[in-house]
Amino acid sequence: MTLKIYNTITRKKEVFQPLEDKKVRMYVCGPTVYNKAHIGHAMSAMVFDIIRRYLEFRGYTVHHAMNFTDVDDKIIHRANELGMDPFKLAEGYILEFERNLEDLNILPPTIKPRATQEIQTIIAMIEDLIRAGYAYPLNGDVYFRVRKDPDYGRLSGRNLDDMRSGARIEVDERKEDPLDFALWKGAKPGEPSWDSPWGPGRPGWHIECSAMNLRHLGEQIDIHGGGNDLIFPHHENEIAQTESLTGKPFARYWVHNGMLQLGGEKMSKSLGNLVSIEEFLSKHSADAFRIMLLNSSYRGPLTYNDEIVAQAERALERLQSALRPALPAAAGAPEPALKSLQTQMAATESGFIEAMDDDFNSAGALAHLFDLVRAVNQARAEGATDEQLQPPQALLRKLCGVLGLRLEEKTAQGGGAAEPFIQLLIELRLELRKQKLYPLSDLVRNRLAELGVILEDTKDGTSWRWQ
RNA sequence: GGCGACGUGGCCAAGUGGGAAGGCAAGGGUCUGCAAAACCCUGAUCACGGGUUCAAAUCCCGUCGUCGCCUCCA
Repeated sequence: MTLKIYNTITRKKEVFQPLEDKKVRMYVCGPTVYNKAHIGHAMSAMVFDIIRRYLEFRGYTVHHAMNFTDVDDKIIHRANELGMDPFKLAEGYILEFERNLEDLNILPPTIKPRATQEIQTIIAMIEDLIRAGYAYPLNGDVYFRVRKDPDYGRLSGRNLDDMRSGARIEVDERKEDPLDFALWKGAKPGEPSWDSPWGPGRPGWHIECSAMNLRHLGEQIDIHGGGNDLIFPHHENEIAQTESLTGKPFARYWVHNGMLQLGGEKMSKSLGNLVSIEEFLSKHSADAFRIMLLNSSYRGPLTYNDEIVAQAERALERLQSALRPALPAAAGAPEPALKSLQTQMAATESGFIEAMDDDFNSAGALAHLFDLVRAVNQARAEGATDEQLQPPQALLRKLCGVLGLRLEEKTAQGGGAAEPFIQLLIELRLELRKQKLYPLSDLVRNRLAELGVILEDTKDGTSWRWQ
């Protein structure tokens, strides 16, 4: 079995073969921190979290870098609006985003570089690019010379002349070509800046990623990821900068996630149709968000609305249903039932791997997990004991863990202090039922339900769980 | 206008040449005092029109529709 990944640059699924055996260098573009992060950012981070977890499951060591763009026009504007120091503003949003990721059960990247911490690398790269003729200074700015790069446009499937005719580009007459992009931006009065051979200024957007990759992961990496809105111009420009300098292919696999849609449009800061991560998590669980993603292809657009979230939450409950304990009077499942449970376990694990190996087909992988859920529930209904249910339940937990699902049981806010009293009420209700005082026994059940305790009667007794 | 992706049952969605997965919702049944859960059962001319093939959801051409990028964007 081999892992295949869809590569944006070739537009094909390719067998995954990292530069170094069993070691993966992965760089994912993180956010520009000038505002609260929304669930579109969460989607991108989570997609690559799933990819990372699966690679680790398949035996790779993953060096995972995610950057923060912590200096740029929008940060400066916003800081000015608020009368704040731009670096403080950025720092605050970085810390908030890191908390968001933790709440979403997204593993922290191995390294989290920031643009402002790479200034020396950036300046050195720009100097080299100028020396090699790929860049030119202009009144305190430095621009990349796209015409000098014959491969420019390869990732996004464009060519310079097509773009020129139709593009709505603000023409800066001083630039050699309208598509030349800034490597270094000279500072206007009052803007944060660093000294450079071209005067005080700050890095352009694209160069920071090239610099961070070069410094932290090396000249070549295995996976470069981000949202598909970054393909052009951001990733195209990264390739131009890095490859012009190193003469080597930059990333082996370009991986892009689709956009989260809200109200039929891409969720984005500029459109204002946002749901913040905080807002989502105040109403729903991290697992529900993850199920939503897992149930569709990471490359396609994902529609977000209340119905989709509700479906994800129900699907999550179904996964959890398999983890419930044996029936109170379980006497052991018959041999054929145990046999088919065994068979399903093997089928689930191989099906899961086969699906995930096919460009992280998580929806297919989930389907196999649901097959296991059914098998476990069947076995339980046929009287399987906790001991008999343990191996398939452990497998389910393991594979869900690979996808980053926690499957936490809901528990009471105040710990287990309420449990003896719940048991007491259950005993009391049992007496009421024996005496056929059903209105009273139903009252107990209904009132407990209002408090978040679900009672379920079976032939052999009553079980309960937190809702 | 240029480049690209997509259109599968009420909803989400896998499947890219030969049996149309899975989840949600719905209906019926088992169990139950009732309920819930679980279990069993039920459903698709794969956007439309041509073509290639013994065989097409899957390949080719066209039409319609949705979305993304081409400007900051995950």
